[in-house]
Amino acid sequence: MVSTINQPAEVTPPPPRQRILIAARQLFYRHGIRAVGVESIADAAATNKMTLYRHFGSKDELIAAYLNELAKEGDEVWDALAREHPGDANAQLEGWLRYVEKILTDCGERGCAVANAAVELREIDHPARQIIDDYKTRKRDRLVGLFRQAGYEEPDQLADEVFLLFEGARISIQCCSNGPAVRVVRMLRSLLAEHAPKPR
Amino acid sequence: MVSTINQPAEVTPPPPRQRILIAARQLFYRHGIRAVGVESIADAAATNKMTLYRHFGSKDELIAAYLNELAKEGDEVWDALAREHPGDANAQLEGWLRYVEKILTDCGERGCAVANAAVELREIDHPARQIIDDYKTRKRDRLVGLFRQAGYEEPDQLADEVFLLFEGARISIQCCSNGPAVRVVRMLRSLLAEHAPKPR
DNA sequence: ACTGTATGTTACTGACCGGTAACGCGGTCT
DNA sequence: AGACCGCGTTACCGGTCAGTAACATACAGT
Repeated sequence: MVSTINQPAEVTPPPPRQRILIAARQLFYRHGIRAVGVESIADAAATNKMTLYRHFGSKDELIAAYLNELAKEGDEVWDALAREHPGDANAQLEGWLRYVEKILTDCGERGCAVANAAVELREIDHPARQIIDDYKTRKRDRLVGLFRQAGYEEPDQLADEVFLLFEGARISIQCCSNGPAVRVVRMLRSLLAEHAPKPR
Repeated sequence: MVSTINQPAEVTPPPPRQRILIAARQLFYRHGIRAVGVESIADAAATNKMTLYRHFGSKDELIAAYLNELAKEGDEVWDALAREHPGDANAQLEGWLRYVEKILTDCGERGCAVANAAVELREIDHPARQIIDDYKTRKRDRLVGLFRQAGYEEPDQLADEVFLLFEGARISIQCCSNGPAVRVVRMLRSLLAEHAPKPR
């Protein structure tokens, strides 16, 4: 009873390296980085440990690659918004708010994978730490840029506030059920409304 | 060269159970729960694994006890403030702000141990999860109560905002160096000033 | 002195984990 | 045809970890 309808029947699967990254991503996010062994990642990727180690020299390297991919896709969200609404900072901000809303209402939310990695990887010399730091800094700077571009006054301060509210929402959704996280989008909207540049 | 000055020379050490909790607390906080083995905790407590297992049936039970103690001490902060300034919600809020300031400027900050535990312990049936959830919910409710008592309008909304900002600061201090976390106290103060009840 | 209780000590088990060695297979390029 | 390369398979190593058994010690109350 092999279905030949609706799909090309013999889709060539993505190469092992990509399958491994996909599997690592799901498992790391769901169960935590330290809780997942390399073998289970290889299994989930329909390959084996040797192939995994040929592509990634160690588990730490795999973790770094995992975080690099998360960062790349996170940046891509902003880039896409900039492409969709070129020069329109307000529209980009509105798009970001809708993105935040979608992320936080998707059930099974386990917070920000990057922040969670920062909690799990405490060694100060871990290759992941730089990636994490850069990513979060970039994200905050994006907010500053958009607020400035949109004409908000004190864009730095506003960006800090928005950044921390969002980070707080994503961590607290893992701590308290029915917590304030579900209300953060409303809070963000009213915060922006309060600080909106006067149209004059 | 044994110092006999300045201390009673033969201070009876606290009982093993207490020493274990102290050691677990330091190690769990510094290195993460999953990164610390029970044996190293026993060593740090100047005792051994057997004694540890006589007091705590499993590592998970020890984790639960660890979190219970964190929660107890966290609550104690609020209770102490209520005792110092009975009936004066504004003074209690000011005291809490100073406490927040102290926590965030203490070097070597690794964020909120309770929130970090929530990130590390993803199993939904882990005994720690209920403790975490209750603690964070209690904390948010305390804020609501103080804001209401102090006469702020919309105390729920304000408490949500303050709560998320603080949680965001404590997680982001682990993610980005020189991030917005260091400025959160100023943000909180101006937020309270904005929403302060009109003195009329 | 006797007994119970809390603690220390050593040694062990079974499981798991990160990482590696060696070999085999099937393509592809020349 | 032959060489190479990416991938799969199996088996293994050394280490660590949670948890336990058995025995020794020290001190309490009686």
